[in-house]
Amino acid sequence: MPAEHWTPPPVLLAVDLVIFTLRESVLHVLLVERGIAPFQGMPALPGGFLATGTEDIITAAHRELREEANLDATQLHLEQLGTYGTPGRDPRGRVVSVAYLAIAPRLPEPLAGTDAAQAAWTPVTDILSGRTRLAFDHEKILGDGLERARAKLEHTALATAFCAPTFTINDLQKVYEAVWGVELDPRNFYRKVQAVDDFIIPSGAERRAGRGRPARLFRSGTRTTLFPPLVRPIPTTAEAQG
Amino acid sequence: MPAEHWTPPPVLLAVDLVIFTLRESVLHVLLVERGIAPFQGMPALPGGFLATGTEDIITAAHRELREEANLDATQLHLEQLGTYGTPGRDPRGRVVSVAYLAIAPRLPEPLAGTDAAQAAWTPVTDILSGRTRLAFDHEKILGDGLERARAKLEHTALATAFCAPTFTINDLQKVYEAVWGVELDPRNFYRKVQAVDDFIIPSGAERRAGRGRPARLFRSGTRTTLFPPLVRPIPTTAEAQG
DNA sequence: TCAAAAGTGTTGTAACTACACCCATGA
DNA sequence: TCATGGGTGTAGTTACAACACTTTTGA
Repeated sequence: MPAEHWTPPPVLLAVDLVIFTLRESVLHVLLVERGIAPFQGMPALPGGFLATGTEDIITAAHRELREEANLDATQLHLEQLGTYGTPGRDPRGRVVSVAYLAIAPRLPEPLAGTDAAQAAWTPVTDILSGRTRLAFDHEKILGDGLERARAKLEHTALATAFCAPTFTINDLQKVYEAVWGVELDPRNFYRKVQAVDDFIIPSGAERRAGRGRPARLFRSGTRTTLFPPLVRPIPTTAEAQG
Repeated sequence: MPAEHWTPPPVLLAVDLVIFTLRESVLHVLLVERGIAPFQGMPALPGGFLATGTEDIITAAHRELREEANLDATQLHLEQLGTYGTPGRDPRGRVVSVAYLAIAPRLPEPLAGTDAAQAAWTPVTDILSGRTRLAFDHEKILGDGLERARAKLEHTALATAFCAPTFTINDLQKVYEAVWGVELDPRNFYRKVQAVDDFIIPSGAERRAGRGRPARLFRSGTRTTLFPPLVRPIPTTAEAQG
């Protein structure tokens, strides 16, 4: 181990954001097109370096979210996903990146930041299938974020955050199906979610959508952790959704 | 956002280690007594700065584990726990620490490193009860590590790593009870662990321990994720074990 | 023969899957 | 009246807690 007056090597600290939303019942992730080298022109997760030496890491995450997704992030569910610091992951030098996971209902169209030539919602399947490749190790980060989001749906009331203020049980089911990448039995789902105490509460109103019986509308309850949990089906073979 | 030739502020990157082991069926964590300021003389989690600008983070964690616990870490279960970077958490400057969780069977007595005046296994309850206070934000890190370890016992075959190469089902039960801080029904535990396919396999031998019927000895199977999981009892009130 | 620890059987319940079935609506 | 989606009933299954019970040993 180093002695007395040795000083440790400094690193550059960045944050990367995995921001999921649902559009037309399809899971999308926010990507930016890199405006500068390295990986110029390639899609990447939004993110950036700490702005000052005293900025908190999660504050930096919120700031990037605001800058790149045009979203006031203070009210948003944001959680640390992991830290990625393999030497050589960024050709500019030793960059260690703390990844955060953000999940939200239908978000506004993103706003391009200075480092982001262009920002867009991209279906997650595009990346999983290899059709879209990401800069740096961002495919790995996205994969970890997706797995975390899937697990969170099982044990938390997160799914309601994807929905409008009032929603039908079928709306909620579409959230689970989109994130998990599976099909669920609507009759069993109907009862399972209602069996969780204070997960969703009836608003009294109904929604008529063309033909078919009107669906009851619900709003989120106060419960945050689901008991019993909504266990996802065992991922048999390919887990790529759809 | 900063423009053109701005360079991001550097930070110092450290690793901290939450190393659990079991001694006499009591969960212990490895602590070092800080030999230098800040928090000189106070117990802390082992850890330290990156040695070089190109050292991988997990490599640094393994190195510190070897230096401070006198343990060849290459074979050890080690997983990233989280990153702690609140400004001001270290009075020396902007230090961001990546915490790792290590879990192992009965480990050798630790070896004091250069920065560690003294290293010792400490019962986790001593910290949870507030009897022992830790430097920096290490109590928070330890708490997160404990929660992670508890959750891992439910879904992975980690518990067998706490045991000797061959062990009885009661040995295994003591691991769960020590980490979870609860008492379990030995008859139900007996069958639950055996119901998991390839979790533990009989070695054929038995162990006689004073009075009572001899217990069959088992060794670890190849299974890493448990299905069905061994769900821990709902944490009712105080979660401090014992 | 008794205490102690290992191991087995059984009962009741919670949660679940699969699927048959009924209800309410718009075209 | 029929297709469509909302909602209910129910049978069979799995996992489990609780606890009575038998087995095998050392003292």
